[in-house]
Order: sequence, then structure tokens, then C-alpha cells
Amino acid sequence: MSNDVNKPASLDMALIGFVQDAPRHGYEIYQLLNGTPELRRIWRIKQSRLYAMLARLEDAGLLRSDVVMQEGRPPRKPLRPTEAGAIAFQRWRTQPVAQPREMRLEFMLKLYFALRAGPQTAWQLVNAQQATCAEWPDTRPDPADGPFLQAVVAYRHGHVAAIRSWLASLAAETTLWAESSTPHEGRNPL
Amino acid sequence: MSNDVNKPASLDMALIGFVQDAPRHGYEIYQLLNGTPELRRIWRIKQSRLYAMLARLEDAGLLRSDVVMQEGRPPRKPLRPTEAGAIAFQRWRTQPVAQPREMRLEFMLKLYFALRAGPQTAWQLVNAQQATCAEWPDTRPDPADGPFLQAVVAYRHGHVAAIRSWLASLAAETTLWAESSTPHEGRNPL
DNA sequence: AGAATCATGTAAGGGGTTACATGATTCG
DNA sequence: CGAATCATGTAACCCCTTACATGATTCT
Repeated sequence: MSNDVNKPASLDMALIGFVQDAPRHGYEIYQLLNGTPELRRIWRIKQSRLYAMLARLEDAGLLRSDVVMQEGRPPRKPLRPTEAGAIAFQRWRTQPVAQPREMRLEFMLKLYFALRAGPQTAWQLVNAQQATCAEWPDTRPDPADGPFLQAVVAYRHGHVAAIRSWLASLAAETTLWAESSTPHEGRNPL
Repeated sequence: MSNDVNKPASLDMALIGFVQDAPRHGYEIYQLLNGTPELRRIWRIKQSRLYAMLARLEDAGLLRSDVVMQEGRPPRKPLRPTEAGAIAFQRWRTQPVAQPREMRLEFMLKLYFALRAGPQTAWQLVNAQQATCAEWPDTRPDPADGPFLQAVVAYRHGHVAAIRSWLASLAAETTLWAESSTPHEGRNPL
């Protein structure tokens, strides 16, 4: 069926999260992604790409599928994580992103799943990301560098600062939620 | 020589700027990019990609090259902008970028050339970018959206705010420079 | 009657990366 | 004597996007 031998990219891991609670077939995941406003806000994925990513995950042994025949339609192929897939997903979800540019999409996806798993889990993720961000170099602008380099450095500094303060307020909020909610793990999947 | 019919991407335009004052061959541009700390800070380009981009520009009729034979080395091919190339470059350089994600690299390159052309030119670019950024929607976080969407919106808001304030201070600085310097050759709107 | 939904994909191409090729010359 | 410099590129592959293909069913 899928002949590629490509390894899953980092974003692919996110897809495992959508079949962790219940098996879903490709079209179902597509509808979930494009029909959930929160997700659509951060990630718009085309059907063709989704199927390609799912095929890669299956090739890599992180997802497996059944085949359910139907009349008048192509057979459904509900997907579930394999054991390796479940482990890989957990690792992905708890790992902070390494670079500022990965915040926009990848971190948001991690956060999405972390929030569903409960405030404590979200807090852990935010904390780990804060630790990583703390190590990003923040050189302050130095007039001796000349106007251009000064501007570049100032830009980065502002960008990183915005991320840090956003994470800080997230950490504060998740702490609040954690305190005001019963300490157990998951609400239910969609 | 170059058989591709690909159209130059937006970043390719920046390369025209490096041959606008004096013809340079590929290797020379490569050394310029990797040997200038200001440029290296924002853009690290591989030799192979550079040659591919230059070939695309030549195919598109925006650059043209001579061939200068050498002994014991491959012939140099110094490149210059064609008229169309010079026009395309000016248009590119004065055009603000449309999305936040293009600030990091593309806008910085425009700024680099704008600053070299003089404070007035830089000020014009910054101004144009400010106008564009002013139209980026800044929805404020609304608790009714739920924690995740709230976080996403807050992130974007912080990011855009950082860009705006960075542009504002840039505008202030370029105004200062422009006042304290002799009126330059700069200003080339479109 | 025409559009959207259901459910799977394939094909082509754009933009980028890493690795490899060549062959003389100068530097340490 | 080996490494870096000079100066050109090719090849292969990765990730993603747009467009296209199929064929029955249900909605307007």
C-alpha cells in the first residue's frame, strides 16, 4: 500500500495524538482537524498531505490500520497507534521545542494535547519549554555593531522576550487551573 | 547552461542587490555573504543553493553574465542585473512583507539594502512595513474561547506587538540618522 | 439537476538541504 | 605533504502545496 521508506517528520507525531483515544480513519482525522476551530486556527492541512503523513507513520510502524469494507464507498482504514507509536507520541508531546520558530505551530500542538491531558501535564510542558527558552542567548543591542546588526539583535531580543513572557503567564494560568481542579488526568477525547 | 524554467522566488531578489554596484561572480557573492558578519547573522546560504538561485535569476532575465577565462581555474562568470533585474530589485526592496514570519529573514534583507542606500530610504521601508503591520488583525484573548485558543491568541498578539514596537523604535532611529546626515543619494521609490 | 459529502489517494512541481564532483593553486 | 582556497556546479532527497482522480450518496 504505502511503499515509501521515509521517516516521519516531527510534525507527523502530532497525528498520533488524534488516534490515541479512539481509532480514526484518515477522512475522520481530516474532518476533526478542519472542523475544530482551535485546531484550524493554528494548523491547516490538506487532505493529500494528511494521507501522506499517515502513510509515513504506518510505514514507520507507529500507526497500524484495519480495513473496514463498505458498500458504495472506499473501505475505511481506522488507524491506531502501535506501542512504539504511543511511546513516540508521549516523548514528542513532553519535549520542548528547540527554536523560536517552532513555537508557532509545533509547540502549540504539544500544548493542545497537554491541555487535554490536564493542567498538571500542561504545566510540565510549559515549564520544560521555559527551561529551554531560558538558554536561548539574549544578546542586547550594542551600538558599536552598527545600525543593521543592532536592529537585528533588537528584533531577536524582542521576539524571545515576547515568548518568555507569554510562557510565564501560561505557567501562572496552568498553576491556577491545577489548583482549582481535581487532580486527575484526562478529560475525555472529543 | 541553465535549463530550468523556474521563476525566481522572493528571496532570490535579494541576490540582485549584491551585484547592483559592481559585477560579481558566484563565488564572490558566496564569500561576501558568508564573510560579512551582519549578513551571516541572518542568512546562511549554501554554495549549491546560491548557484541555483543565480541560475534562476539568469533564466528569468534578471541577471546576465560575462565569461572571463582563467588559467588553471574554471572561468569566472561575473553577474550584473539586467534592466528588468534592477527594476525588480527596487520593487522588491521597497515592498513591505505581508506576514510576521517573513520579518525574520526577508524584511531584514530589505532593511540591509535600505540602510546602505541611506537613512531616508530605510525610513521609507520601515514606514511602509509599519503600515502593513498595522493592518494585521490583533484579536485580544477572550476567556470564552477556552484555554487553548486563548493561549494561541495571546501568543500571536505578543508576537505582533513585539514587531510593532521594534518597528517603532527603528522608525525613530532612522529619523534621527536622517536628520543628522547630509541628504543622501537614497530615495528610489519603485 | 447540480453541489456537497464520503473516503481513498496519485502526480507534478516548488523550494530547500546535504552530499558529492572537479582540478589547479597556494598556504602552513 | 596535506589542507584550504578558488570556482564552477550535479544529484538525490525531504517536506510541502496544488491540482487531479474516482464513484457512490445525500442535500438543496
